[in-house]
Amino acid sequence: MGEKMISSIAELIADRIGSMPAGERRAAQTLIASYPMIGLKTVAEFSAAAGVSSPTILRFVARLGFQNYPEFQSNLQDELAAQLQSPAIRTLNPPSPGGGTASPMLEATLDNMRETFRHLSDRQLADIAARLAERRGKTFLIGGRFTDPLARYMAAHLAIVQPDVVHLAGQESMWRDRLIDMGKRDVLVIFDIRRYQDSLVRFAEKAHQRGVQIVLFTDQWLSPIARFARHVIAGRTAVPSAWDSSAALFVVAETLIGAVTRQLDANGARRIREMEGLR
Amino acid sequence: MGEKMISSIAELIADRIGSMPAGERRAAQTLIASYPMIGLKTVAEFSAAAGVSSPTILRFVARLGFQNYPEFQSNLQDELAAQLQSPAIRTLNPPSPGGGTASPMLEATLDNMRETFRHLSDRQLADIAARLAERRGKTFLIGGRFTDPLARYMAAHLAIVQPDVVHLAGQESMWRDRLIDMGKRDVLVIFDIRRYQDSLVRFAEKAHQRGVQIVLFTDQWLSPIARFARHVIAGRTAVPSAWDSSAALFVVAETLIGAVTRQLDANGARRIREMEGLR
DNA sequence: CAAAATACGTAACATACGATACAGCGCTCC
DNA sequence: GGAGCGCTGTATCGTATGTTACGTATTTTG
Repeated sequence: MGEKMISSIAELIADRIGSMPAGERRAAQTLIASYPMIGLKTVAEFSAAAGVSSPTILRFVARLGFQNYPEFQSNLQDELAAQLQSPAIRTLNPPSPGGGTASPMLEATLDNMRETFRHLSDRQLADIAARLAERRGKTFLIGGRFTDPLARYMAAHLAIVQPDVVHLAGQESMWRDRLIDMGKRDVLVIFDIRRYQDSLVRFAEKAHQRGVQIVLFTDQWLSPIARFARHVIAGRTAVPSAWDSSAALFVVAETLIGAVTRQLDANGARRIREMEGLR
Repeated sequence: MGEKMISSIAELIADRIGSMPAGERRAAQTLIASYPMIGLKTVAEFSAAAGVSSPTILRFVARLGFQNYPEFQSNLQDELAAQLQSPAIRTLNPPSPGGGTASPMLEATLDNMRETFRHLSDRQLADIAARLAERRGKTFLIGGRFTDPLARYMAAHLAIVQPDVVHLAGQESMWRDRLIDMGKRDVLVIFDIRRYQDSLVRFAEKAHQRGVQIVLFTDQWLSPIARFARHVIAGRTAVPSAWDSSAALFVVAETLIGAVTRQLDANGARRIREMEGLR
């Protein structure tokens, strides 16, 4: 068939957004971002939200094929009404004619997360959070080639709610020397998924020998570092892509960040406020 | 407490419909019958549907406690928005077959991802992937305080499948000077969620002026950088935590990485194998 | 049953909303 | 580097929309 099935205005926009001038594209993006609410408001409000002028909004709806703004709004309303009638089938992004959500990548990722958390007890999470929250020693974080950003992400947050959080960055020679600062009161958070990096394994081993408590984020096949780790978080990484996915580990990291923050709330809240003041 | 809990206009109507005159009651019943759609239309249409006159409709909304008709409509819209935003009551997400996960954090994150992708068309993703894959110029990536790790993560992967991928790290003064290398053949991927960082906005503006194509990862309230962006990805960030979640954006990033890799497969595969050999 | 009070619709009004004409600007293509 | 085109915002206009005043109908009450 020559034409595509366009059943919603959102699809219509997605179809034509490529061939729109900058201003109208901003209008389109603004509408999609909070679809479809902004489209139900007046042209003035719409234009203000998108940061463009009123005529641009009107040209935008005209390009979509509507004679005037009210007609555009009517269609949006009809669409909404249809959705409300059948709460079951939310068809903004249609279930992809053929079954399954349009993005198998998304589905796989969601599954990974559910699986990851299924094998992860609340108890375990709480224990790790408690360990990270008790301020006896320092917290070091490090990751592998692709997972180091996760270590950074976690460090960026933890460093705000407590002192002595350090992300080990840069060359191997750089952080290897930091071992000398690490002792049995300290915690080392390591991210390592396959291909497990030798340098990280060696580093973990050394740290372990010094009595450092290791929290390991790895994949379901477990990095060799698991041998030395006090806590192991095994996330699912398989997705229909050339790469492995770190998304499940990312979510676990965020969950931990949240839990630690909550535990430190009494002291941490003041600390956060203090920091705000320093800007 | 003396007052009842009134959380929706529908309840408000049910509460007062007993003390309404005949005409206004017809208005109320008409609204309830197709709640809330007819209330979003004009007074004239509403009155026609209810078989009463316009002033009766206005007296009806006045009795509900609204100053004027637009105010009444705004409240209806807010109510709708709240309903649409929270797929919370989405009974279709099985409570994890085999034991309900008690983690509200996980549930919220999963919802965020579904919502994010609902507002993200395959087309848009494909467009962005194509832009990133076509090797006309360089690809720059940068992020804000908490999102910079996402930029790193993406850069780490893209740099493997294609040349000229650079992550802008370090001090503002460092990457500000890199502007001089950037031109209209280049792409700049920016991560910026609220509190949006002034430095990033300024940087984006300058880059935009130089004709750089900007791909923006932001939250649903859209960073001001959206003004300059060619492509905007609006991810949901709300979770029951002291922090916002970047997990949805992370998944989008991974999806894009996968898409770009697939597109470059012909050439990219050889490049990857070559790299393997270099170890 | 009469008289008053309330409810309702018709019609005129004012506002704010969408639409349009036009000029300035940047971009592309010679 | 210059000419042409397309995009965007400002200012203006017409009109649809919400609002109000007033007269008529309907119900309520003494």
